[in-house]
Amino acid sequence: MVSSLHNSIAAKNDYSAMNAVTIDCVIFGFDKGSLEVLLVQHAEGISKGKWGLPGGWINKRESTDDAAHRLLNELTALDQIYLEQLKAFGNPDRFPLRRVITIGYYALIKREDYNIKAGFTASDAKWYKINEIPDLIYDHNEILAYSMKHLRNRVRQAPIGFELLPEKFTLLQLMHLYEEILGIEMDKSNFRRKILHMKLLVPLDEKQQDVSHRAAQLYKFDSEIYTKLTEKGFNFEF
Amino acid sequence: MVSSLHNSIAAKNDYSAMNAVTIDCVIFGFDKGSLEVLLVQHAEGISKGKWGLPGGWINKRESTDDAAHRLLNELTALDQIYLEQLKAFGNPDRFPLRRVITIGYYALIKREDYNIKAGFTASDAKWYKINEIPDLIYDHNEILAYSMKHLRNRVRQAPIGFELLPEKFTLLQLMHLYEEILGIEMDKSNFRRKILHMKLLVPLDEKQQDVSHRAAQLYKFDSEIYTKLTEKGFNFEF
DNA sequence: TCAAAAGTGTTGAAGGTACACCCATGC
DNA sequence: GCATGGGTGTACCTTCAACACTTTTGA
Repeated sequence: MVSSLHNSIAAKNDYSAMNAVTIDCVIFGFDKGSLEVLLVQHAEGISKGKWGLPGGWINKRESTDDAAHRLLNELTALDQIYLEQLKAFGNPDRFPLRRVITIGYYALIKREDYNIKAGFTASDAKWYKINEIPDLIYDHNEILAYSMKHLRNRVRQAPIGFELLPEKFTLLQLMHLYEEILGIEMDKSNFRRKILHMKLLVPLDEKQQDVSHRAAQLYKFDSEIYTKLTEKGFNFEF
Repeated sequence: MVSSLHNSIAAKNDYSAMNAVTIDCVIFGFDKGSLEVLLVQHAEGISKGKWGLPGGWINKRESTDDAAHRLLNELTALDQIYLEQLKAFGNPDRFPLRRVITIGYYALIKREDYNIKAGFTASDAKWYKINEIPDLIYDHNEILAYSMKHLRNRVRQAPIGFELLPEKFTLLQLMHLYEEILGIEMDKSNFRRKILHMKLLVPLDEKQQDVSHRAAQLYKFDSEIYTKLTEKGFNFEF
């Protein structure tokens, strides 16, 4: 019975979405010292008007990773995004109408690169500060909480924080990002020493412009050195 | 179309397995200094005779976590097992006959508690040393490799290694477990100091019996202290 | 000249590494 | 008495946390 059921789906359309599994994406951004998440407002169905994580169906011939990239690109028009699977969320009653398992992904994007896609307006898609998240549809608050926990762990293992910053940044910006994600205060002197000691940052021939205080050195992230360090294994505790 | 398809499934049997998602479990054990994985031999279908990870279907009314526990219990007759989701594996061609996504889980069990379930014999279910794994069905080698990587990371963050050892163990046994999982050599003197300093171990009024060398102190793991430490946050680097 | 952030220097405490060495037990 | 693993002690070195201090810049 199971395989004849399958055949009827496959016969209909090889590219049709699978009907029991969805993708949901937690998209993090960092703006003016705050960690934010991109939420979308549902326009139809039982959840009309409520906010939730952007997501969608998986096509028959694409991997779940590809599906997540496609959905993200449809929403933000961004390519080459840092994207990783969180895990599958499979409570039997998470979706009220029928049994649907969702696979959670989380993405880190540079806010300077981001533009809301044509088709979305400010009323459909909006950045929410991480501690001002409203009630979301289904189990999306749970998915978001899990991704927050995961981000806090990940950020201590690998320098993924850079994915949230512009190409050029100052050491203090980087430190404030870590403070915001981890929810702790840091000592700038110790942070400088530690991060510079890792040799992952390349100082640029540029300084901050138009600030009402001493202009800070700008740095960029050196992904070549990162790759070498990753092979040897390193850790990133703060 | 999607929802009418769904209704026909639900009408048939509320407890029927979902047909597009499976569970696969990587079950780790530790025996005589070697890290091992429990594999099962497939008795029918296109993969007859080949070895693979134990797994199965998800019932309509159980969560994916519950499904994993049920499958594990059916295989090993063990309850109360350390079990965690790895992630979903969703390549479109991972299963040759049709599109099936699988959710990987990994479990750590105490070999002393384990008995192969009635219905399974030594030829159906077998422990394989971690570096003697044969070619497995589908993408199971990939799932196993991923779980190995995950275990190496996890073991550095939390004392889950204890799940693989008997109730009572010696410090050297514990150290050898870490050495085996992480693939490194350690200094016993430094290991002792470090692990005892964490206060996670409780010395028992017992020593090893019948060994041809000085009998070692036996310890047990104190889960109460672990809980307290977890709340405060601690790390477990070696 | 003041406020604000950039950036430097120092010190004591804690923890890690690498060893050398002694202890108990069975064969 | 010797092989084997259990267990202790220590000296050196690195890293970390805390905090005081100096520098640069715009308003």
